[in-house]
Amino acid sequence: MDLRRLRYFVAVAEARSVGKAAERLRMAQPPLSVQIRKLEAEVGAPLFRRGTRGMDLTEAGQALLVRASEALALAADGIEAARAVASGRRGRLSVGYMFVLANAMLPRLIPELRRSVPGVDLDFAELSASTREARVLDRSVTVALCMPAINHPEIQVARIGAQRLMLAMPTSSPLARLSSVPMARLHGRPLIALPHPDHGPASSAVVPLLRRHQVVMPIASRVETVHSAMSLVLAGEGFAILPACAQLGAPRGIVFRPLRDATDSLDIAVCWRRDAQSPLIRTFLKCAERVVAGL
Amino acid sequence: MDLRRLRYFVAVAEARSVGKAAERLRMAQPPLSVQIRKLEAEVGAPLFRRGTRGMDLTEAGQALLVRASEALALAADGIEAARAVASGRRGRLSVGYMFVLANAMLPRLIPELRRSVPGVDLDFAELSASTREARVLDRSVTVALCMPAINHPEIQVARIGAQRLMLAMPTSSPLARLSSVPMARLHGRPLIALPHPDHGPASSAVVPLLRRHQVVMPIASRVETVHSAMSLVLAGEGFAILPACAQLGAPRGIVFRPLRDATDSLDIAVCWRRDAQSPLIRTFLKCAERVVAGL
DNA sequence: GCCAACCCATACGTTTTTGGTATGCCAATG
DNA sequence: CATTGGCATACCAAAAACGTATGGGTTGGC
Repeated sequence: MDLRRLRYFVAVAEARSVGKAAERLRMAQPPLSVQIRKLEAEVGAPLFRRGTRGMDLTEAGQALLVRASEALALAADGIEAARAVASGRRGRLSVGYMFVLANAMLPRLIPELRRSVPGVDLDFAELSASTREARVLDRSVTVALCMPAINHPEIQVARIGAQRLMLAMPTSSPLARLSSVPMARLHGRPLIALPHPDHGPASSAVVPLLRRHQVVMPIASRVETVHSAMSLVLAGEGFAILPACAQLGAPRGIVFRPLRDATDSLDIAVCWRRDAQSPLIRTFLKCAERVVAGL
Repeated sequence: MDLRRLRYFVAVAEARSVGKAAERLRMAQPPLSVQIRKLEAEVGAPLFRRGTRGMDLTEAGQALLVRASEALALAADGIEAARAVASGRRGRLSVGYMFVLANAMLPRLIPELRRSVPGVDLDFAELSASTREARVLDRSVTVALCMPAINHPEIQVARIGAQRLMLAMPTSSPLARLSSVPMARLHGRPLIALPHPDHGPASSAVVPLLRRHQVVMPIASRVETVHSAMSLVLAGEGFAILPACAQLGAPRGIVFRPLRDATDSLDIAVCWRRDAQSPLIRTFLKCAERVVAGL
């Protein structure tokens, strides 16, 4: 059973005439007549009553007509839907994000996305440092907002901004009275350390920073997430060196201060599978860049 | 866009491999590969990700898959529905009946039909003597249960039975005491006359019957329907000569008696358009015959 | 009552499309 | 490094569809 036959059939049924339908289909009348008869042979029953003034559907023809029209529309819709998905006008976008970026970015990113790609189903998921790479690779998220970027040959990275590192401490700390904290004042103070997912147990940016300034901070605790770090800071367990945007998720009782004479920063990056390159991802990237630009 | 392409596409998507799908479709792998690429060209975007271990749908491919499967199913269902209608397993049957037959036949005919053609939408309409022919011709009823048959070149008739003519009179009439009424006793009594739809104003069977027995009955009233006739009989306006089955619709106060030495009867017939010949009508005919046989 | 017009069906040659076979290319695997 | 598994390409043969020419039946006008 061929879709063209059904298309012809619908045309003839609507025109109630082979000749008229042939004209509308821009083809000759005889081949159309032949196709209709082939369809009837396939069904095994007449679909039209041939009158002297054209053709008229039989009951069997009417039964076929409704379904054939629907099938035609569905097939056309399928092609169109595939195009829309390929072009990024429709589809599904699963956005992974790391907690540090959530408070700074999501409130502006989500409306921006809904505006930019209104036909797309959006879905958001927090990523942990340890699983984010796997979530991108197995496509359970389409794109990931990361800090810092994922480093993997199959994953493509676009750096869309950076956040200065700041010192996080309890409001009660004596250092909190300074508007910015000299690196030297950190020497000897306890550090709440975050692992870096790629390069071992300590944050990739913090370790070189301390080394460069010849500051030694004993590691008071190792934690997995930024909010664990902030909890421990609030509890007075030590100091954390965190990207500026973490302030927005910080509980009362914690203050952030810039580090004097240290401009080190962590990259904000969008990461996705290299083979999933698509217009939708490009659009997402644009949105994320706009949001970061407004921070 | 061709339905075969969509079928191929679905097969490849389900098999997640061109080779496997080709096997299932009993064709060689290369032409299938070509068809898939043609479909992708038509859509304007890749539908599969080619990996080293087979093919995998892209998001656009997934969007197409759901609709393509549905379209396929609908097309197949359409063909099947047309066959079902043509074979009489499904469809619509509009049954017209004349009032005289309603009480005798419908209570047994309707369940019989529902059992015989469970997939068919049944619909019943009472026919008047004056419009029944037009209702068959314009297809507003598919078949008509008539008494007597319609006489028209475009209408086919199947006689399925007959009903003896009987005398209908008020219970109070002196003739009601007889178990059967000799024709001669009718002479001079008032007649409630029914028109015959084809042959003028008087019932085609009653006029010859009276003439043959040389009985003259003055016409007290002319009525259009059997129940009008019975109303007038009940009112004492006169006698009616009606088919036996009319008894079942008769109100209290009317009795029917056979006519002694007169076996005249009226035909029960099924009538339908000659060009609407169908298995469904044949099935209907069988049912109607069975019902009449059990009267 | 015959002829013209209309419409669908059939026949046949041409073109387009599709399927098969042979083969190439690439990546993963042992 | 060779082998295997899987998709893509090339080329040829077969099938299907389209167009032109034509037949046949019915309607409607003169």
